[in-house]
Amino acid sequence: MKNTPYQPQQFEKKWQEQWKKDKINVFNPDSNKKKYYILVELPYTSGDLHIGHWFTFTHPDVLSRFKKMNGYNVFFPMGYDAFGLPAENAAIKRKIHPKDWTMKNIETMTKQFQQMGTMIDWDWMTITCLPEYYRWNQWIFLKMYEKGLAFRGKALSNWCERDQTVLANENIENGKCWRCGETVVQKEVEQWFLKITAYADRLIWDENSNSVDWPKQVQAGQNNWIGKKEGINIKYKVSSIKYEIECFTTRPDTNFGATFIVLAPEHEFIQKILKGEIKSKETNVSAIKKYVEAAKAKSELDRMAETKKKTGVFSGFYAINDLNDRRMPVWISDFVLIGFGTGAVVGVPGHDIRDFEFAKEFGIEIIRVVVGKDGNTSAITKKEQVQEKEGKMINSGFLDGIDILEATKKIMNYMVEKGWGKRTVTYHLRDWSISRQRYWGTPVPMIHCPDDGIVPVPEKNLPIELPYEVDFTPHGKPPLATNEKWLNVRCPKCGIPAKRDAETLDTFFDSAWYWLRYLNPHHKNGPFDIGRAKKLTPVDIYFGGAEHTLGHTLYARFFTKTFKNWGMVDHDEFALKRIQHGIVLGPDGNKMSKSKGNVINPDNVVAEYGSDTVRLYLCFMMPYEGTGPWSDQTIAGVNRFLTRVWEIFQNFINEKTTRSFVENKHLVIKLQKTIRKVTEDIENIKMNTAIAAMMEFLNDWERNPAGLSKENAKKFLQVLSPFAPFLTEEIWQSIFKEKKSIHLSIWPKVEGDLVEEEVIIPVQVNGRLRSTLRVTRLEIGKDNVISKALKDEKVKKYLDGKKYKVIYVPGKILNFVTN
RNA sequence: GCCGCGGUGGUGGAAUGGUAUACACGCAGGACUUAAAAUCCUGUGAUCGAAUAGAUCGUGAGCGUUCGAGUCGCUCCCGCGGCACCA
Repeated sequence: MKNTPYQPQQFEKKWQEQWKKDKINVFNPDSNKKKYYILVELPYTSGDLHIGHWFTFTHPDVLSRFKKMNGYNVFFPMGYDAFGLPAENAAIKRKIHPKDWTMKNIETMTKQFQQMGTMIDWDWMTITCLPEYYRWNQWIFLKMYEKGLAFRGKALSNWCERDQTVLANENIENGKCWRCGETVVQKEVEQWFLKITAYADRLIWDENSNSVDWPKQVQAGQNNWIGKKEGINIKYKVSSIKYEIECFTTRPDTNFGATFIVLAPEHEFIQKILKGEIKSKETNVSAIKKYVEAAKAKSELDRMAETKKKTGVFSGFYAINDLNDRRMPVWISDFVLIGFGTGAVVGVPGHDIRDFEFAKEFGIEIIRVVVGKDGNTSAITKKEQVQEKEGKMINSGFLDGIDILEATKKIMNYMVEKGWGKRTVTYHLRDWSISRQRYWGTPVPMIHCPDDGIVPVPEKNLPIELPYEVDFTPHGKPPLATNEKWLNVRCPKCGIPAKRDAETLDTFFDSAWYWLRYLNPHHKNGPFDIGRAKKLTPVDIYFGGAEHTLGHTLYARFFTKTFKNWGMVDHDEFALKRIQHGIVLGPDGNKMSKSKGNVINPDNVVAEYGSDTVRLYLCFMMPYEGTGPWSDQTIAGVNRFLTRVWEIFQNFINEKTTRSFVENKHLVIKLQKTIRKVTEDIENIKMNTAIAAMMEFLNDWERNPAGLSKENAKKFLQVLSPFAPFLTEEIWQSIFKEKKSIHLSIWPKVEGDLVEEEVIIPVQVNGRLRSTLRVTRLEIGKDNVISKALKDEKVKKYLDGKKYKVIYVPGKILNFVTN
């Protein structure tokens, strides 16, 4: 009988429909089986599914099928990140309403996703732009406001003067506004913030903790971003007037070498000078005014361009260093940031590269300090000052031979005791600015009343729906303010005419808690079902992109800790494990882009090879974390593998031939090892090596196609099934006449001791491979192996009557060591 | 500058301190074919060698630990990613 060729197109669609009908992927939240929550970052509704989505989702899907076969109650939901700027952009460009554009995209993308044949249960779909979702954004916001976690404040922001709007960093193109081309400046703007800094300490990862498994890259990156620094605020009296300037430093030990003070242009002291509240003979008010204004007008781009060159102006005042009574000139420079520390820096040009540059630029004295080797506080009196010639700065060279931390601590204690300063902790992390002057987002549920100020919208009035009728084309005022009917309300407190807040929430607010909404997307009594959350979260494994290290995942952790405080969840971290994917590049090695013409369209490759091949290829081409080009040749090779699998199973069609099968012991052990390897590799998301193991097994099997029983052949099919769900299902049901889906079958167990009848033992002399021995399992005893090796000419000639020592790792390796 | 991750054949990539280069691609030779495609078989780190005899070298460079190092330690070099006038 002639074999049927492998034609996936003929059955993939059939199984997709059958699985849907049989509800093989339905999740039951009330099941008593152990839960396993697989989460993939919810995709943005960009409009078309590209190969990157396939890559991102295939690995989790393999895991999902695997976990299900291992008896877990697998929750693998899906949703869309549907608010945001691109929708507004596209809408302006194509003259479609953002909502219509987004909803249409969701429809197409969902259809495409379903073609992938994933185990995603679509009944839990959550869409962030729907009122049933964002009303709970508003609820959370109000609750945060009530607890002081959401507040209105001023911050330096990217500002476009022409459009009168704040711009996000990603809306700036070469320092210009993306809408009108105006140069972006920094401006203090009043906006809404979330007090993420209140959680700074709790957000720091404990590197020694094993309770969660997140990439080091993320943990270190976030810790770095939070940037906790312990130091001291040293007070310096300004001579001739009653004022103290406070400077933050982590290295008070360098203070012997301080020769100047620099203030940020926004510093309070400068304001006092400009207002004429303080003055000295040396103060040039107009020069200071000019400098401060120039600094204010500087764009991000200008500041970056000037990274190396220091600018500044002298304030006309001097401050006193209590340590050595030195009179230090007070300068103003924009390299000092008002947002960090105290906005004032003590200049130690002998030991800090920036201070050095500044001092050189303005002819300020540069002193290098040497501290006594004992590192004791007494070192203070033994200080030795040396003039530093021009040269490379060595940041800690002056403390050679002593423990810097110890010295710093001692000097800090000394200064604190003397009352010259106080211990301080600073963070790099800033509060999260969440106001966006855009249309396509969650309306901020606040009302501005002329009498009562800011008044929260009462909970019973939620949701504040986003009005459909607005002018969202750029006009210089928030789009929501163009709908007067929506904008004008009465104050909930006093009833007089008031206005709604016309801003919307950053879309990262939406994605900061969506995995909880998945648990019950239509829940009406709160953002999520607390009981269910306690049962089904934390997420067991979270797949996503590396670009979310400092944004999304940090916000999500912050929300989790907030919910924990509110008693809504039990855990501190929302995801036990995090895996970050790489990128599939175009065949030319460049990032796929329409303009480069190197885009791989999933629909086309699926039409050519079938879903199984595409899935298998995406798992095999590189590790999940990897980034590399698409290869038409490699996918053809993977297709070859599936064809060979198909062919070998055709042997089982005929009962007459299978009766003559004789199970081969080696093949059975090899199969067991393959099952073990695939099992481990899927657990560790190392799909490429799992597939390699199956390929290896097939290579062996093909040498002896009648060497495996039907039962064992089915086991191979089962371990392949998470990767190639269609082909395996087709064989499972049409050749093996199974009635229930292979995806509902039980994952094969590894049985037996897996010791081969015969092993090959490498023999080394002095660590160099000289020969190999074939030994049966009964002969792997040390003495036996040694005597066998000694009969081997290849080994003998290197031993040559010399004395030797023997290292033998049973069944693994034999090493003779001479000399 | 700081932090993180890497550097292995022609390519993508494998290797609990134990035969480096699994698996795949590519390439070469062969079988089948009138021919091609497809498929199958064989070979494929480098150098020397007639050799499928054997030897030497070989995982960015150099030291070290070890019977044995791609793997562990130290000192560098290079690449990628993140952060950055952060005091």
